[in-house]
Amino acid sequence: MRESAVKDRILDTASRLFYDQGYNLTGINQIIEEASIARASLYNHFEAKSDLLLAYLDRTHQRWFEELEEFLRPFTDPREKLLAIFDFRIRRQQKLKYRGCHFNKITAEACEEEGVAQRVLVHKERLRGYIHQLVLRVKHRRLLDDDMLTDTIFLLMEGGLAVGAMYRNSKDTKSAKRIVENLL
Amino acid sequence: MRESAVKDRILDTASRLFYDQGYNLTGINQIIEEASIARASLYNHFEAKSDLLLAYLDRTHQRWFEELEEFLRPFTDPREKLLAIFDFRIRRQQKLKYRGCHFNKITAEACEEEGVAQRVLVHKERLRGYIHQLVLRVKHRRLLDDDMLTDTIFLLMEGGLAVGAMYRNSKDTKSAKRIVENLL
DNA sequence: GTCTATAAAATGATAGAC
DNA sequence: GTCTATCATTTTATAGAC
Repeated sequence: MRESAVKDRILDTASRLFYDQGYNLTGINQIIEEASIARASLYNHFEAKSDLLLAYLDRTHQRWFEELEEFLRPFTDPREKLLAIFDFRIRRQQKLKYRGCHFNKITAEACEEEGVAQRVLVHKERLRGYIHQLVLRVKHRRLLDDDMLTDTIFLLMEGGLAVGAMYRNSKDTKSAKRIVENLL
Repeated sequence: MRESAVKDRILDTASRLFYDQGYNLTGINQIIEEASIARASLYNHFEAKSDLLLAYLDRTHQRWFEELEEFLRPFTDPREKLLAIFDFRIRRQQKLKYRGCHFNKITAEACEEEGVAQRVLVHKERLRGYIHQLVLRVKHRRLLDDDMLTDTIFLLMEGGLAVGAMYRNSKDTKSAKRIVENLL
């Protein structure tokens, strides 16, 4: 029972353009042209451009954690898992040509859009919570307590990603990983 | 010898709008209206909208370090200075309504624009260098070497700012400061 | 240097045929 | 559900009067 190949093509194309060249720089015209669908077909599947944005964020959020958990599956030790999150993000940085975190980008571009800020929050809090669970299980040097160590890992990661988008490289995410290795 | 009150008004208004609502969402029309100047006056002082963007970045960069150095002047101890940079940025977060780092925002919005990426790089490398000089002078616990400690402080700061824009608060920048206090 | 008027293109969205 | 044709706005930028 195929939902609609057209709808998929619209969301795929829009997602790619929203991330690569920005939400506000991407026009409806470009989406329908590159997706090879008719103007009204877009509006049949999505009420407005802003609904496309929310669908893009929802799908990105879902896939992000699916891919993370897939990537971490081979590891059992919490220390290894924590460090592997950095590898996951470094690999993603390369794959995405160092354009940075989807949720950081959209916050900078369209945080006033209805529903955006809440979705960004949910995404980042889930990552922080994920790190927190691993920190609780890891035997670390206790240079910092569990809560502070959680924030340290989370913030080094987010900082590395943001700076990586400015420098267009993974240098700082790699540096962040080495720092965490020393603190654990 | 007043350069031009009009030119100042244009750049003031454009800068405010570029940061508050975004570069791509700010039209020439809105700038000329809010600055109360004529359309052609803008193009008399700036060749194009993109030149306004570069002027905005240059002025923001210059003022940023002037204000930082002014803020740090009362402190002499390198440890105090390092921690005060966090206070400087926390105060700025509040003043700017948690909209995040100017240079992170513009990277997300318009990093392809001629001259933007280079200006962002210069700004961030200068901050990193500033932190590095202080780290070299501070007597710290040597949990990390000087280079890693520099990156730690820099990345915790950048992470705190980026996350602060998503959460619309200073919680993580304050957390970053406490972490650095523990690591120094 | 500042102004008004206007151009040419792109924007998001809708109507109505098939 | 998909299509083409079209709408009203808004976009960046220029011409030419004063």
